[in-house]
Amino acid sequence: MRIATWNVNSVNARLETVRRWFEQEQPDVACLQELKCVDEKFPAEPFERLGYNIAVHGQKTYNGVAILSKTPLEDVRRGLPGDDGDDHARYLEAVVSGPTPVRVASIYLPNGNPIGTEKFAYKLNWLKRLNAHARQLLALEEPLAMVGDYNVIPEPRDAEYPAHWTRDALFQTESREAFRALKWLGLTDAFMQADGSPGAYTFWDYQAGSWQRNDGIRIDHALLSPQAADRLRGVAIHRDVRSWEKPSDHVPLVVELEL
DNA sequence: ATGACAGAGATACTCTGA
Repeated sequence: MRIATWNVNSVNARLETVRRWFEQEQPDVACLQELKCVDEKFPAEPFERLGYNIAVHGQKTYNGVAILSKTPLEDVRRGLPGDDGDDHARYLEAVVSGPTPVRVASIYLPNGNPIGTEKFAYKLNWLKRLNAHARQLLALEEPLAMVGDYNVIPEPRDAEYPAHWTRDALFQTESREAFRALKWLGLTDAFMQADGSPGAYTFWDYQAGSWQRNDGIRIDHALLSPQAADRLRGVAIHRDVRSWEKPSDHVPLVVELEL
């Protein structure tokens, strides 16, 4: 089973690019982030035509996450527990049905810039809530894939130019510590486990020729429970998609589980 | 030190992203 995660930066502005990738790759499951539309505006039809069941947690203009699956989705949860006042659509969870069901979460973690503001505090609080929820899910002892745009550069090796990010929320000590804390719960970073080669990035800014200079960072991650990590067979970052016409600034990350 | 891109939705002297 192949599970993909991709921050598409507006699913409607990106529709042709995303549809083309789905047609080529036909992932069993795909988690999308930054839909930038409400549920009713999600372009379901082209994906249903490719055989997908769809769960959407959308929002006007900002955020928005989805899970698409070739098999039916069950036990859908919208929003991260722990703050009823949080109205950002950044978390969606569902169980992908099949002989071995897999719980999948589509995550769009707050950016948190600029540091020292409310936004950075929101990011750290969100990470704390994600940690608490991950702890609950791990207690279920089932195959679990928490995938998405974590907006965290875990280590200097995950940036071509680490010095560019020293004052950025994505690379702050607190952000990196919180990401490590998730892993210490018992989650495996699928890319590091199955590949780990340096220079593997998932994001290049639109600005300042970042793509041309390969000024990339690895901020999209797939964290697996032990029961999913046992079945990890491989991982791929679809780097070439960044050179397509009208690209997202993120590229797809695909995890293969033997199920 | 600043801007550079891109998208949404506004019609802005904006907000957000990373």
